[in-house]
Amino acid sequence: MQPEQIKKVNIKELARLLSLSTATVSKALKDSYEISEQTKKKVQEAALKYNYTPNPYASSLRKKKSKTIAVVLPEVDDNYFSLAIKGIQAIAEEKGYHLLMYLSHEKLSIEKAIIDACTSGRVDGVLISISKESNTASHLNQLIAEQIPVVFFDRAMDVFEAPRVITNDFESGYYAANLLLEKGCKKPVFLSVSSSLPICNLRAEGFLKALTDAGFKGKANDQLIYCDGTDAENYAQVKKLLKSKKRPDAVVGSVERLAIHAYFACQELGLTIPKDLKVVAFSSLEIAPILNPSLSTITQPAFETGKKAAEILFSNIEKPGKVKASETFILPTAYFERGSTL
Amino acid sequence: MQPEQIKKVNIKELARLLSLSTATVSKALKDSYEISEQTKKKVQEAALKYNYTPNPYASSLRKKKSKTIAVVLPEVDDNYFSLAIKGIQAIAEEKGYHLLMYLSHEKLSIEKAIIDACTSGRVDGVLISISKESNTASHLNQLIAEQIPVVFFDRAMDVFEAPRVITNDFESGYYAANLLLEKGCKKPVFLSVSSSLPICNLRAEGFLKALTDAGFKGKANDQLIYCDGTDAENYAQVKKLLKSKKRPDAVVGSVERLAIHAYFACQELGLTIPKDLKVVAFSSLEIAPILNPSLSTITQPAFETGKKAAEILFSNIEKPGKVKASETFILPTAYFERGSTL
DNA sequence: TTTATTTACGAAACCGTTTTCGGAATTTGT
DNA sequence: ACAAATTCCGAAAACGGTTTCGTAAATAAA
Repeated sequence: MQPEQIKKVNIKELARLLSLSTATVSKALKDSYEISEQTKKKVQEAALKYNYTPNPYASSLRKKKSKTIAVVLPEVDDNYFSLAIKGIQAIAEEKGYHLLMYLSHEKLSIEKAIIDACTSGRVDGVLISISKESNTASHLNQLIAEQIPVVFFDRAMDVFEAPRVITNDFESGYYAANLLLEKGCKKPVFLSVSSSLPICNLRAEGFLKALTDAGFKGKANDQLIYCDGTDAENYAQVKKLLKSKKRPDAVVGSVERLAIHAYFACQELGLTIPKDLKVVAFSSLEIAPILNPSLSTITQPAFETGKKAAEILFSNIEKPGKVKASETFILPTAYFERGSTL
Repeated sequence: MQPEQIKKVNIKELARLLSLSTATVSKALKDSYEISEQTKKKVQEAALKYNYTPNPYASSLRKKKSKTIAVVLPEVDDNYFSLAIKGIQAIAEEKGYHLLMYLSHEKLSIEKAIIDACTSGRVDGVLISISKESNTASHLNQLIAEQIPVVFFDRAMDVFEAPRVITNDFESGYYAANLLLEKGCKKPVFLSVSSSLPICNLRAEGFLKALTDAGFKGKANDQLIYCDGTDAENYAQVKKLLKSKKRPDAVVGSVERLAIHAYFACQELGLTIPKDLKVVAFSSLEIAPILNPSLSTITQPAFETGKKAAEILFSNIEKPGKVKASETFILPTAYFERGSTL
């Protein structure tokens, strides 16, 4: 095969081929009123023929718009986050934006580096679900300094003002606890994935409130356990808990993974769900119904959360300040009672 | 709060502040030998102080390198793909590259548009897992025309020469069938997600070969069913199959989702796995052991596939032609026999 | 017919970097 | 002391577009 010398044409060469100026070509391609219909047609045909595609970065440089947004999240191999991304992507695609994906791996240091990379024009906006370690917002201030809109989804930060879309976490936690209490549980425990994430804390607070309302007197640190280590550490911790003499008779997983840990631990320890342990999880796992036993979930609208967050972001990109930084969007969760709480 | 006028400094202003030229500043920042240690230090300190970050697109434009790669895949809310992305991201992060994520939603037309967006300098390389509809490679030719390295992962294209990393699909299909035959299955069926994807076809061929070797005489189209519609359509199809009078006594899901469909269908139809139907799936589902019943899987090394593909891509970005287009990397699958085939 | 207006295009500046190349100042060699 | 080499820096030209602004020609208004 002949190595085709398809010299990529840029606007300059295209202009030369047409005996026009680059200015005219540029304007013709974006259907400017300054150009006659006749030349517009010629230019557009030639562009097609020579397969001209404008260099996006040259264009970004001049227009100071990148048509790109960043989504930064802790992990991607997670049911919730991959659904959220899907929602974000749906809107981005609709708007013709490109999507840069970054993972913080739950590290603040990495998150900082990521935000750094988002500045200086790389992106027009940022969607972020913060890491467990993110207790300071200093890195995010760079973004407001450069007027780059930010929207939180799921994991937001209290100390930084930006629109956020979350779920009714307190109520959901309250609901989960009550459900377990109704089933006669005496020692329910909330497995929190973080002591710093507001979303987790709200869920935990709701849970504890329900216990208090029901007259429980136990110490909070018996009812609330932080599993904020690595996956392996968390699993070990859950397993240890279920093996200890103060084994709970029910757990609420603040995230899907913790509930899964409980399932595996029970399997390994020979405990039976729901007889020995009832389980509820904040989760959007589609296959919850076919787990053994089927898992009761407080289902978060992951896809919709992503969509909504993206919509807000674009709204603020197109019209800065349209959605106020103080606004919070609460999407409702849904409760599905299944085999793990029978 | 005072609206801080943090005027973002660019290299020009930084140079002015230092009474130096932009050339000197630029060189100082990248530790050029042309600049004295003294000025280097001054410049670097000033850059830090004024929080200077080079505009990435200006830099890309001049250097003709974007430090960005694209990963294009059919869907993201899929266990396999999200793990693959994780692997890709790990390498990209290590190399200091940015990751543009695109979804084709199994549409060739969208895939074409995506590839189009990847040209003209937007990315330095492309990792792709093609859509079900992708039966032509014309869109990918644009990439070779612009010398943009491409690497396939998982779903490769026969008619386009690029390095690919896949699994030992034929053998795995063969293995899956044999396992079912050993269990005494008389009517095993392969559920293929596509009639065009080589990866699927290989798995199917291995499966059929095992049947032939075992002396099966049935028509291939009774043993091989294409579920290449939407999710809902596929589910309906699987359900219909399991309800029909020629209901199979075992199915092999060419992808995770099809096996999940079978689980749900059985649940709805009152069929019991593995008694009424045995199930094996090509899958990398971590929670396969806690399904009801636990799912026998041919586990694909999703994470490693992503990593390997990314490594090859960077190898070809850094040294064009390093990995030949004809090379195929085969990563081994692992078989886990669980409750669904007992 | 003269003047005012509109139409259609091009020259050139600009976006923020990087890189080449030239040259002044300093150091080294003899 | 003078030539040669080295060190260190800046002017200017890219990179590939977009946008402003000026203007010649065509048309409309008087």
